[in-house]
Formats: sequence, structure tokens, C-alpha cells
Amino acid sequence: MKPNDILQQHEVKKTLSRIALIKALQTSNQPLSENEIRVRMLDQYDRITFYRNVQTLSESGILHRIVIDNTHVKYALNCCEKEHHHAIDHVHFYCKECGKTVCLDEVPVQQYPLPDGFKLDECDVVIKGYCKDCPGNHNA
Amino acid sequence: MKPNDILQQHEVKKTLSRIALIKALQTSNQPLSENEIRVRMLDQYDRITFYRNVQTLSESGILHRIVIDNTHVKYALNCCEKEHHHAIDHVHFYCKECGKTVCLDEVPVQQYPLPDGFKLDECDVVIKGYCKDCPGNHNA
DNA sequence: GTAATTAATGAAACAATGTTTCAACTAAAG
DNA sequence: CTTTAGTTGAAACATTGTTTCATTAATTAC
Repeated sequence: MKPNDILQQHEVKKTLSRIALIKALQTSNQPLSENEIRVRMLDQYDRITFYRNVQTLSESGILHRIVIDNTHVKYALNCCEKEHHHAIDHVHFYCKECGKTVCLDEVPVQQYPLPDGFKLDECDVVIKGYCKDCPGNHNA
Repeated sequence: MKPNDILQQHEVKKTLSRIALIKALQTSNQPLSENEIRVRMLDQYDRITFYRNVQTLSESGILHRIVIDNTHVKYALNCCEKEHHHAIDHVHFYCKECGKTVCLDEVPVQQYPLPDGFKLDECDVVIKGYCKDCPGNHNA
């Protein structure tokens, strides 16, 4: 799907920086960090605009933020098929060796029991480990 | 349990700043942020030492870090009863209104299926919502 | 208890991530 | 093509965390 159409469909203004941001994420088959996005956006990149667009586009359901930990944040486009696809509904995997991040779209999040009176809003699940290609697999 | 004994039991040096840090966490019935700890430590507090102690004491199993998101991190003492009690084994709840954080010690983390060849190391589960006392409960 | 050893401390300086204000600008609508 | 409302980028700042290095404190051996 073209960046232009994505933006139109979600009723946010089609600006150059937003198109470039979406394109950057589309060139990758995995979530990207700000740095990785900056490299792909080249001179279309501006830090302040980036952060604002991330906020706008995540609010409108175009992309989602994946907080690996307090120093590693990734960004990924939502699957276009699913209407309301937030970081809430699926699990993320992060490789501690190569940093590769995977959206495990097919893995649903368990409904954890909460104390009485507590209300759930979202549930973030991040699995950290080692991916197939990484021998960080300390047992190997 | 006295801070001194905790440190001795885990075979790390008993220093004033570590004792003050443990005391600070003991005065609270919930995980604390760096700021909340600083207030409780008063002049015993030094940022650099704090971060180093957090690392040392979490490595030795005395406390654990709870990453709510990239801008909110909390610290909590491990339950002394359980020997190897990391953030891995239980779920954390965070109130989006008052910031209160609760270790749901009794709620085990689900075993999520990973793609072939992927190796699990740890799994962080953070539930965000509204606690009993907070009317942020948007339905109310 | 004191000297020697080893680890912890705190200052300075830096790095990464993110936010706010405000004037200039651009996209969409008429 | 003009208006209007939202977006942009510069400057400056806030928070969280790290690194180096000389000083200091805690443990060990005597």
C-alpha cells in the first residue's frame, strides 16, 4: 500500500516527512529504531518532526511504538489488514545480540488477572532472547 | 530484614549508599522511581552512585528494575523469601493516572511460543491501566 | 588495631531520547 | 488563488543513563 493512501485512509495530512517515514518503515521487514529510520530518510529526516509524526501516526493507527527497554525503542507499521492493530494485541521479540525485533502477530497476549477494582488498559509483552542466526545462544 | 544482612547475604560490600538505598525501598510498599528514592535518601543520594548500585544490587539479586516505558523506570526490592526472584517471573501493573506500580507476585508469566530456533532469555510483562483509587477509569 | 588491598564513590563531561515554544511554512478546502 | 488550520524546523531544555579518573571507604591480612 502506498504511503499516500495510508495517510489518506487514516485522515491525516499527507506531508513529505510522513511519506518518507512510512516509506522508510516499508523498506524493512522488521521494526526499526530512530537511528535506522534516520539513515533511511536521509535529508528528509528531522528529529523533532520525527517524534511528532510518530505520535500523530501512532494515534491514528498507522504505526506503533515498541518499547524494548528504557533505552531501546522501535517503530513498526501496523498490518494494514487488521483495522485496530496496536502494540497491545501481540507479543514482541527482541534479540539481545543483534537487536533484531520481531512482531509476533500470531501470538495473543494472555489475560492476566488483576486485583479487585483495577482496570486494564493495555498490556505490553516483550520477550528478550536470541534469534535463530545469533549464536548468543549461550548453550551452543 | 536489615539492609546490612541483605547485603551480607548476597556478598556485596556494605556501604552507606547501598544501605540508604535499601532502606529507602523498604520504607515503601511499592516500587519507587529514581526521584522518589532520591527524596527518601536525602543527602545520601548521588546519581552516579545510585545507577551503579542499582546495577550491582540487581545483578546480585537484591532488587529489580521495572521498565514501565522508555521514560518511566521503577525499582523494587526482591522478596527475600524467594531465592531467585527477578522481574522475569512476575507481572507488573502500572497505573496511568497516579503512577503507582504493583508487583503482581502471584501472577506467573505465560510461556509464549517463539519461532523455531529462537531462544528465550527473559519476558517482561507490564500491564497499564487504572488502580482501585483512581477514577481515571474512563467508564466511571 | 593498623597497614595493605580492593572495591566504591563522586566530580566532570558526555550521550541518547524526548519535549516545549514560536515563527515560518505547507497542505487541504473553498 | 486565497484562506485557514495543521505541520515544520530552530533553539533550548529535560530526563535517564554512562564513562573516565582521582579520591575515599570497606574488607582482608597481619
